[in-house]
Amino acid sequence: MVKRVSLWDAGCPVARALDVIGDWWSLLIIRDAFDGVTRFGEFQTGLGIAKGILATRLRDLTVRGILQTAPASDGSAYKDYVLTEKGRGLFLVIVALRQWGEDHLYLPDDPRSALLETETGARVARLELRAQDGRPLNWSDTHVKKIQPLTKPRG
Amino acid sequence: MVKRVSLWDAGCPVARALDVIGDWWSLLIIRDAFDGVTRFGEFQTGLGIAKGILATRLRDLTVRGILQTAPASDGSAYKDYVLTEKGRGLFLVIVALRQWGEDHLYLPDDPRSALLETETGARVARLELRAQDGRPLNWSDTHVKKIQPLTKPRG
DNA sequence: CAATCTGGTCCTAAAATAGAACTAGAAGTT
DNA sequence: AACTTCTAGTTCTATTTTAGGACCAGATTG
Repeated sequence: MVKRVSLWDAGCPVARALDVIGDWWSLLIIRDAFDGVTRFGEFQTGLGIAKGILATRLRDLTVRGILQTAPASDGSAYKDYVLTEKGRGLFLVIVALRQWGEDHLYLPDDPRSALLETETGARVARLELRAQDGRPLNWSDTHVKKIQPLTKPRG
Repeated sequence: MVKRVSLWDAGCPVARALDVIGDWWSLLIIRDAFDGVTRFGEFQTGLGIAKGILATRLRDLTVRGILQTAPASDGSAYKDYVLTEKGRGLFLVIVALRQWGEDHLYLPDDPRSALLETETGARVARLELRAQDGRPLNWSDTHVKKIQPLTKPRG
């Protein structure tokens, strides 16, 4: 038996992204981090995750540059886990998942959380796929293609 | 030991979405479906996934309304797995993962695939978070809040 | 300075995964 | 029609991952 399959070597950014954050818990930890959770115990009780798994996930996400540790903001000797710039880059992934979930997984009256603009309290707009010039696009207007590097490997 | 944790009951659309498509393989199967893959064997060889797991995933995704089966388009007696409307709704999740992967997981010269607009051959624009009136927003301009249903439970 | 809290590690049992072997029906070949 | 190959699975076993609890060291609180 070999190890769990790795997708890193695929030339597809989707596969490589999932190789990093595509497991059962990572995106939930990241979601909580966006919501201001920073401490081991907060993640643990908030998610209901086993401590051993959480410890492994936090370590992996830190090694992979998505989280970093910092001295606890409350002045104690413990540490905070906070998102790096790279980790914050995942915000639109979370938003896209949220919008899909809202659209397809709830009945109209089911209570649920929403993503609000803090300044006005209004919900944020839906994400949209657009061309470079701003024209709206549908998935059927697109296709995936292997591209060559922009610069040559050698002189 | 109880079963694997379910996130369905959380009032968070992100958690509920991940409960449906948050495992190791589902989003890759969906990505391939967006790229035109329809047949069991295509998914299997393309992803390098074990057949048993693929069979389970395809069944689950079908039961959950993300894929549906249809008579094979090549006229054979086999069947195609195609995305439903609900499944196609996941396109922006895939795009968001792709853009994050492109930004953070590749060196400039690493070859990789890209998402192109078919009509012009240009790359699609980056996804952006915006307010309802079109103002660009940053993640730090937002917060998550539990909302009440728009309609009352009973007259 | 004793009790408790925090953030872990370690252990075991159950569940999921990987991979190979096997199979039934469809398709193609002669 | 008979034989072979292809497709789409199912089933089996070994390995890995997960869930949950026991345990533990250092920090904090009373």
